[in-house]
Amino acid sequence: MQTIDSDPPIHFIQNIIAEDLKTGKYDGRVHTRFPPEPNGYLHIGHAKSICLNFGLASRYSGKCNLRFDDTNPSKEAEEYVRAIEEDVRWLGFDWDDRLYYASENFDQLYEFAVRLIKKGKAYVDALSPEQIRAYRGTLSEPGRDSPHRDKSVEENLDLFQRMRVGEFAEGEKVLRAKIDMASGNLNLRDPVMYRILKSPHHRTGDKWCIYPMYDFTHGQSDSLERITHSLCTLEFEDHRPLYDWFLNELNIYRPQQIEFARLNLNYTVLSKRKLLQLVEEKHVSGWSDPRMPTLSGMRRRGYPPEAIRDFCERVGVSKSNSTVDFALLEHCVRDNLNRTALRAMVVVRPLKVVIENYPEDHAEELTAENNPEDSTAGSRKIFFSRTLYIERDDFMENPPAKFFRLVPGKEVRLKYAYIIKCERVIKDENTGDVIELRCTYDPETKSGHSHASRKVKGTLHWLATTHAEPVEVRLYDHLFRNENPTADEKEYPDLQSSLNPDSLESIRGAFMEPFLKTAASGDRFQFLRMGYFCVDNESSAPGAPVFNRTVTLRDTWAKIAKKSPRRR
RNA sequence: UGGGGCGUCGUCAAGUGGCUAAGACACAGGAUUUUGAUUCCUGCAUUCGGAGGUUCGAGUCCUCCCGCCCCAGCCA
Repeated sequence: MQTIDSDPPIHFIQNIIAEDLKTGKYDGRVHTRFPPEPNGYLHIGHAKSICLNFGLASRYSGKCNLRFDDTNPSKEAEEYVRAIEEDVRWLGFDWDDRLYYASENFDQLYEFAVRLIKKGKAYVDALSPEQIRAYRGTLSEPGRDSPHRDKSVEENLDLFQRMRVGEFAEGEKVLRAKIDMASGNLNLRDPVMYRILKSPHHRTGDKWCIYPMYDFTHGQSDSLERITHSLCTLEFEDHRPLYDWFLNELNIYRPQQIEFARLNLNYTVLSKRKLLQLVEEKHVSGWSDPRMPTLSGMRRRGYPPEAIRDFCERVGVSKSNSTVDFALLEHCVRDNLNRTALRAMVVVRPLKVVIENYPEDHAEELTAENNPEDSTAGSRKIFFSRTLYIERDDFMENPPAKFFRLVPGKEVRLKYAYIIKCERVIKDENTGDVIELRCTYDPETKSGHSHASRKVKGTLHWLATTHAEPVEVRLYDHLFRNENPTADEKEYPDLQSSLNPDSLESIRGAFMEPFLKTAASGDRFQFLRMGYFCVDNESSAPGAPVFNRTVTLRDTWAKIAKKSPRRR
């Protein structure tokens, strides 16, 4: 179990719990739960709920259960159960032996239903789904009672029993609560409690052909688990009176439901339907595509779980619908990685440089820091030679003002090595493309030497051609081109048109420091001046890592360059 | 036009009638820097959706108005 970092901000739910603790409302207990439906993968929005529920339990020395709300076998699968468990654990939380399934309560729920029938509070309806909808009325008009509403208890008991043994077809009958067809709250207009579903369940197999609705399951499951604070999202606010009605009629333990606003993030979508669509229409490689806001996608992208927890803490908890800036998440990721990631030099788009006054066949050993932010991280050896690679973007023949990288006739420092000067530019005769730079170095400026005090404006990362290994790197960007992918229906009528065509750039011609060959799946690094990268856990092979860019470094130059567009 | 919620800085978000309306991200300047990174300073709401009212005093209380979100699955 993770420990709560520093001082988590206070929010309204904490205030409620603190008050309940003071008044002894639940004998000092705090017991929460995270209740996903196993019909999809967990995303960053779920992370907020997970951190809230597990975090609160941990903070108040309480408990938090993991419960699968698996009441709809036609949509749920074991695959999702496993993925969800893995993601919650990866995020850093542990439910000990408190793993539950709503389906474990099916017998109990059936008994609850029978109890309500006996009290005259539930009845079997034979209306079709269309008729039920018509009878329900509208937002501004009351509904009408079903003609089957006033059958006798005996008849309802008999019918419900026959539903259970499979005498009726799907859709032929349902069990409904008898509440109030004129209620302003639609949830109270005789909601369906049980429906016939002739599909096998991933946990209970063929035992049942009737399944309880979520609304008839969730509140009672919380009750049976003795949950004290049942946290859920805003849209369930109008379901609360219904849950309370069931609990009250059944006369069983009543947890306190508290609603909070779900997380929204710009430049992405967080609805299961849309995420599923991205996967099914193959706009991404799967649920764990590094561009997906799923926890498995973020894990593969290289986001540390600590950073996600930090983010969830920083976004706060309230009741107002809000959209958090993706930049906050990226800030949390950089903040963590800056402290923890080992540095390395990787040239993503290489440009060859020959140091004309450096001896041939000479390789010089230099020292590089593994992490300047961590004095215990140590250092490593890197090699310098007559031919080098530098980043193509670090050279400009006709630079704009304030460009302080390499330019013809000017100097620049190579990190941990020497100051070099660009003497000549060699171009391809046909295309005019720059293909090589001829430079000279100043032997007096070796890194670490006292005469190395001469200052130059720019410092570049580089690799000796003799000590560079080819590598594939994948550069990721936002999956969507606009802040709110679902807002502008005119400009972006469908998901497809709102996708960012440049969200993935795969580069095979990059070079890395040789030690990176042994990097293990999931290892994270800062490639100097390029960003944070993580060894892809799906396409890397032993000795041949593929790197995913987690996030770029903050880039002040890119901002300046963007403001005053210039040719290369 | 029914019911339930929400409106405090570009984005989140504290604030529970009384010192100058926290903090974070973003943004803008500046310092340090062999990563244009990091770090460090500085700036960034005379005003809390609007209008009235109560009060010595209101973002906080009252009234009216405006705007936004959710609900008419045998989904969760």
